[in-house]
Amino acid sequence: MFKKVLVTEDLGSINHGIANILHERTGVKEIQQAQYCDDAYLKFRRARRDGSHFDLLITDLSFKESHRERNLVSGIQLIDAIRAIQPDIKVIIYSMEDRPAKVKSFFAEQGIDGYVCKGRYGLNELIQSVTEVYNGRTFTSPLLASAISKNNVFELKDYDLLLLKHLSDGLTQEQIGEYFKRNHISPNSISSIEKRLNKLKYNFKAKNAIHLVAMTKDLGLL
Amino acid sequence: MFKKVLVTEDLGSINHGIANILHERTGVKEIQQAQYCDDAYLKFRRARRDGSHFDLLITDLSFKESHRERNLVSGIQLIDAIRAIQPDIKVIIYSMEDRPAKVKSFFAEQGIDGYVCKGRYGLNELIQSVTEVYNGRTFTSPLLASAISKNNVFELKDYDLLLLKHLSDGLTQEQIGEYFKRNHISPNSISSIEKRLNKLKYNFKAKNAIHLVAMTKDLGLL
DNA sequence: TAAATAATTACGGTTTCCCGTAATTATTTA
DNA sequence: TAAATAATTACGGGAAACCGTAATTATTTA
Repeated sequence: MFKKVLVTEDLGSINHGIANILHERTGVKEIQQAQYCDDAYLKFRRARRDGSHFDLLITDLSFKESHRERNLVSGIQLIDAIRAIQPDIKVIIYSMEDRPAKVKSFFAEQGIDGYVCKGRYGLNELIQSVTEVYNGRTFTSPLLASAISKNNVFELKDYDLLLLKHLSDGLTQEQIGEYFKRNHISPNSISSIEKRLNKLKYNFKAKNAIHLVAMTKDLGLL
Repeated sequence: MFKKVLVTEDLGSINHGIANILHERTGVKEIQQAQYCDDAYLKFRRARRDGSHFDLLITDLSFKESHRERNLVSGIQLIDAIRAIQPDIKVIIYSMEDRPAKVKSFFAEQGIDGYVCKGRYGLNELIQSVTEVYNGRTFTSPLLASAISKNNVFELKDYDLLLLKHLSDGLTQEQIGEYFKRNHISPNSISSIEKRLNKLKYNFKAKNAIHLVAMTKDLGLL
């Protein structure tokens, strides 16, 4: 089993709960807790310096603002920062976020090993996920996993996301085309942009561009 | 102090935490807990039937799905259902939601008495809020209260919201006008709708309708 | 390499949006 | 009640989006 685990979560009570139950049910020896991403990062650095690195990071995604200055603001930033130094550390996210597209992106972008939805069965699933991940497998909360596998998550390319992003920022199709040209992104003609947009509208069954942006926002893609 | 309080929250640990601390710090005698809105509603009904009604409802907003069939799905539905029967019951929401516009609407629409943001200082604020509400005042988490009072929350009328809603649903301005006519909502000419939209775009500094819808979605108005 | 296929771009017609102005109607004020 | 003001509606011109089709260019396949 994992030797040393770092738990980052801004609600002290939940943090303690996780630590306790992990200790009891999975037999992890050493568990450290942090309530701020910056603290977590410091503990991580310190552990490496002392030659006793962490095996596993369990972190939430969103952290409330506080009076303190913060460098790392979100769980994603924390993961990226830590993985940059120790790429092989296992990572499990434990969060409220339950939009399939988002979660899917965490596996793709951050290469996380497990995703557990906070909720009624959250802690149980978290324990499961720890043993699964320890055994080299990945884990996703069941409800979420089925939603993702249903494949009703239309696959968006980076290009499409960028297009939608600029659209939602109020750029015209012409301006988006200019932007693509400047940044050597192809295709970049107005005609092609229209065509892509049409495909997106068809896939999402959107009536027009406004509808499309609203829907993708609801789905958490933007 | 309140005699009998109902706490609805789907994470058992948080639920217990609230109950404990309320009991210790505010001296509320009887505290009942529920993890589902439907359960909460049943407990509420039963208490009234037995002639020992609740004084105060503390509830979260969002509840994860579960295997069970659910009638009441959100905290708002629970509040509305309970207030329909016992309009004078005090209500405090305890949730992660921290978008000013949303919170403002809870005070306006549901007529809640207190709003406490979950977070690092959440439990402390919750205790405060209980005594404040007991003394006939309202309470809002400080950070949120200042955000609301800064008045950068442009005041949207129901009309504007409906307009934006239909826009984000992909209706054309013409179709929105027809809808307004059918439902005897005035003004309903295309010209007037354009004018309203212009005002909204000006207020939100939006470049076009897409941008406007995207922004209001981000602000949690839609 | 030639042919076939796919991707990208160009273009024209139509609808909807955008924006200013003016006319009409409703409301307020003196 | 008359005048002033505000709200609503009408209208027209230009911009952007929408939609189909065709031409051009790239890529794949035989």
